[in-house]
Amino acid sequence: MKANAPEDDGRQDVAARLREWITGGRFMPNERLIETDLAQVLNANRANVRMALAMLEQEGLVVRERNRGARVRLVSDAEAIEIAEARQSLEGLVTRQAAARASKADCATLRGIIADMRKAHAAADYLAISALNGRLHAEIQRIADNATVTRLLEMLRSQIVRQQYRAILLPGRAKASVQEHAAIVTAICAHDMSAAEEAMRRHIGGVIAALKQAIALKVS
Amino acid sequence: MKANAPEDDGRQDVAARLREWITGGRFMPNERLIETDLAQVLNANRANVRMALAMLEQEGLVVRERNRGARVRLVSDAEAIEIAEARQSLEGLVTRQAAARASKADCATLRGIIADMRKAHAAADYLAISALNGRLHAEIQRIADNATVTRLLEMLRSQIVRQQYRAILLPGRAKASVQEHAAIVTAICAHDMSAAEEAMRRHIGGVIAALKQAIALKVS
DNA sequence: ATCGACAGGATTGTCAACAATCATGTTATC
DNA sequence: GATAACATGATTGTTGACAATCCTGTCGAT
Repeated sequence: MKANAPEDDGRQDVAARLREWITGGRFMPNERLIETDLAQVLNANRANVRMALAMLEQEGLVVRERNRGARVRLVSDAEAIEIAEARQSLEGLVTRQAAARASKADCATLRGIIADMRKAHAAADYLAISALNGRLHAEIQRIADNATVTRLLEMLRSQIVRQQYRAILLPGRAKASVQEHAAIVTAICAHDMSAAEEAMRRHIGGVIAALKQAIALKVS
Repeated sequence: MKANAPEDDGRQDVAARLREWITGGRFMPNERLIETDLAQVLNANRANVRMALAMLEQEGLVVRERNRGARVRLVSDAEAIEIAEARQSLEGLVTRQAAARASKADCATLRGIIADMRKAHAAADYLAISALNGRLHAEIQRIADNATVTRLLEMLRSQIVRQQYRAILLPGRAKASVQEHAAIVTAICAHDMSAAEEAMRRHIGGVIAALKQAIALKVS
């Protein structure tokens, strides 16, 4: 009997929880991540926290300086665009592959998500739209069944979740987003690989344009 | 006075050296990586080796199982193709960006590499071709000046350096490779972004085709 | 008042010992 | 002879203590 807290782990999913906390906005960008404190809060030992920080550094979520500890990485506006462009490229690829592999059932699922999106948009529920957005992209990745690209996209996404919110809130962006997603699903279900890739590239192109606009407007 | 080996470090570039050793073929795929042994050979302590292994796991070079230690990750043929396809996508992107940014001096450098490649090809020096190949891609990434994509490409490359050798040795592949590279450089120097991206995609498409052929022939 | 040396605290880096777990080979039993 | 319980060695996981480094605020000299 060594456990003292209700949730006991001892494993290294310390990294998983830290990742959630960072992407979830529990820490501010540039906030210091002190090993001892994290160990206490996460109910883990310092060695595991240390390893988790090293892993998150590889993922680009954290920066570490020798003898100075770790901080939440602040991604600059320029980097956010770089990341979004990389995402555009890779999302295009998975979408193409999804178009090649999608089954009838897959298409039904995708169409269901689009329908829910339309409802959410009609209700002006931006939080729901954002969630469905994530669901749709995740579903496309699942259909494409490409672990390599999925992993890369997950890395990129975790670095800019915060910036994404800036873009979707611009006037008119939500409506355009729904239409773009609908086009993607249509192309996937028609098994038109090139059209699907192009539709996805156009969609993320829209996101990038919105992001640039938000940056220009200094919207936080 | 604590150093006993000519090269002393104490830092965490333990990861860097391990990475080189793995990608350089010093360890076989699936070979066990025993922490104590590595600590001795690398002249580091076990904690650092442990962290390095965690980082390399994030990079996909190593797999770790709880209580069973780490092994060099064996990438299957299917994964190798997935990785190459992801590379195709991202290399296309950086090449496009390089075409937008290349200066006169950059073009001179690129053309120099192509000239060297032609010489190496004439001399049937496949090792030199392979090295110049790497130099060219690195140069393009430097010109594009996109840290995000460069990092992703570095990850992908490290996972398949070994497989790359299988492809370049196929009859006729070296010659085609040189021509493809020349087309890429021409497009970059003409600042034709779309042509550059397309040329790069075609090039890596060739690599993928060669890889598939090598796999089909069961060439190791 | 400003600047530099310096002390104190906070935090990270290193190390060794111990505990827990897995892999392997041995022996007893049927 | 085959199989299962068991003992043994090898390796990983965990913990705590200590050393090294950085940051901050204070004190003294000019």
